[in-house]
Amino acid sequence: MLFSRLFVPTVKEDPKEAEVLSHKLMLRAGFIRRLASGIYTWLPLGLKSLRKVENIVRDEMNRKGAQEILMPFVQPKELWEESGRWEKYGKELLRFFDRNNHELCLGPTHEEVVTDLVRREIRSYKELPVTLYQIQSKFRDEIRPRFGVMRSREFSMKDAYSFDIDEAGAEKSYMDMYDAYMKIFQRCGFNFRAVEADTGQIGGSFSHEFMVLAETGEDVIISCDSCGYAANLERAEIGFIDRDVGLKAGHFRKVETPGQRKVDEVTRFLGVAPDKLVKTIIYNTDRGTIGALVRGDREINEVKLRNLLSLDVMELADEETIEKFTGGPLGFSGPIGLGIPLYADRDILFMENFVVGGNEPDTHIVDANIEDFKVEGFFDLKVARPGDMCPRCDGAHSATKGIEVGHIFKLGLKYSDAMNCTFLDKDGKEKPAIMGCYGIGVGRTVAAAIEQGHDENGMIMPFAMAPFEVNVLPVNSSHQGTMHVAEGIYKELLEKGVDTVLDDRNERPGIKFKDCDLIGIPLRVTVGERNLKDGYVEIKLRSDKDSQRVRKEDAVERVMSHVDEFKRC
RNA sequence: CGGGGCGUGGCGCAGCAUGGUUUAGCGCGCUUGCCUUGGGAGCAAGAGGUCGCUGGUUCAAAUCCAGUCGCCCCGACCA
Repeated sequence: MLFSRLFVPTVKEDPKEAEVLSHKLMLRAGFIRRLASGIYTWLPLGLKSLRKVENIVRDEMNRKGAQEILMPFVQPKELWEESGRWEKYGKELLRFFDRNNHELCLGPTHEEVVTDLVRREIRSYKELPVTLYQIQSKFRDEIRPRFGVMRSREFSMKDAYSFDIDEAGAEKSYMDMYDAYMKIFQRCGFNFRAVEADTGQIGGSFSHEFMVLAETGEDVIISCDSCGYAANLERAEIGFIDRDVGLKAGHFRKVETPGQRKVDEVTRFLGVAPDKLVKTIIYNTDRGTIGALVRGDREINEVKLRNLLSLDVMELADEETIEKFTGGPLGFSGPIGLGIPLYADRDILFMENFVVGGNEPDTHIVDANIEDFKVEGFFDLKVARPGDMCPRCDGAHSATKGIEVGHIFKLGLKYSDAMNCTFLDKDGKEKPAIMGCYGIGVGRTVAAAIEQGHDENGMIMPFAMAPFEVNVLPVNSSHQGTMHVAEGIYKELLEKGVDTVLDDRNERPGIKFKDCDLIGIPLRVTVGERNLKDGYVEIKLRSDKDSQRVRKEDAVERVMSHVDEFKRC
């Protein structure tokens, strides 16, 4: 490709619309342009990167025997009613009517469509297992799209769905995808972790997220610094050591705490540390009003609580409910004498003589102990943080930020039951297929690569994802000797199958160097009169500070050895 | 949806508190010519804006008021 013919609108200044680095650089390097909030056009360079990621994904999917299909972007309401998600999915699902007044939606994911396909076409266990995938646009009407293609409303996603006859098969399908994802993100050159995750909206029983480690990540990963345990913040379990605590009861007393509601207010007022207080948080749920207890310096992990009790609905109680059930206003709730089911975090097992709310206005209770009230049990209910104990070993948690580029789920029977996706087993009985689903945000993967690889001059794209592998850069395009050598190297590299661009623009060298760095092309061959008069050209890796002088006859060979090295890792 | 900010040539901004000397300006980019070629050069001449939109106040509005649309950030929420 000749640079002079490329549609690459590079920009010198940071665009106003972008805040995070990958977004700024993608705009500046002419990868993307915004059409509307959360909706982007991919320009030639960006699209080349996107396609390279897609091809890696395809390759690894195909190796695992997954088969590519292409499902529709527009989906009928009826299917979503069958799965129950027409009601549950909420406003992210963009709904509309066609001319015949049929209600439709733009697909945010494709469980319904693929389950419908498989239930119609698959009859026998002999046709299973099968894993189908597609790479296609999704639309989710995000509350707040942000960071360019990192969280956009329309985005390209690889989504795969597995169907198995039994648990063992489903396990294998899941592990195959896990394995494929590991390979994909290795090939993308990422520093990443596979972490245990909550299943969220998609539903199902078990799940991993693939997180690219990056400061600007929206997710927090908790990982153990001595064993391999890693989970996202929602999911991260906390270990504990059982010890004997001398328990006393019955000597608590009320104290006046006028107007002191928050933990820091109460503890400052009483002159105690926050870890000497137990917070009581009241929730309204589909199983009635409940309370959760956690040490004053920690936060309740609502996902853990929700999962513990298998709740569909769980939200913080309003002031009215709190007054009705506790007798006191918001900020003065405590477990003693409270007539609703209480679920306590395990920390509380090891506390004594602590502060709790008094369940009446302006009152707290001091010197409370766990035998002073009744709880349903002690569980791991708090949000993990660095320094907490690992649930698997005696190591400690540390926290890192990450960008979620992939997510895999064991769905179990959620959709096959709801949508009656069955097959006839060996024994002649009809059984539901066991499903799994597996997603990769393709555009987000490109953005993540930029978050992970950049410097003050621009992107440092991983070789596998760079829009071009090599840039042959003649310093002075109007100098015939220079151009002759540059063109020769360019043509030879093309013949060897290297994705090469020749910067034939009649621009001053500064502009060419800056653009080359901005775009992040991994290898640059600089051809200039200065070295050429001695028979040399220069090869520079984008990731290196210095360049190497090589004889012009050896240039192609040297480039190829770099290319081979990139391809190996 | 709550809170904050922003809309002025293609991009980034100034001007707006106190309306009129501004023919709406600056930097970058763009066009033409000359010149230049190892890190976003220089000179010269140009093109390009109904100041987001609608309405109001006024002799007079980019500037004041109201409404509206769009975008960005924080939060709730979510792959």
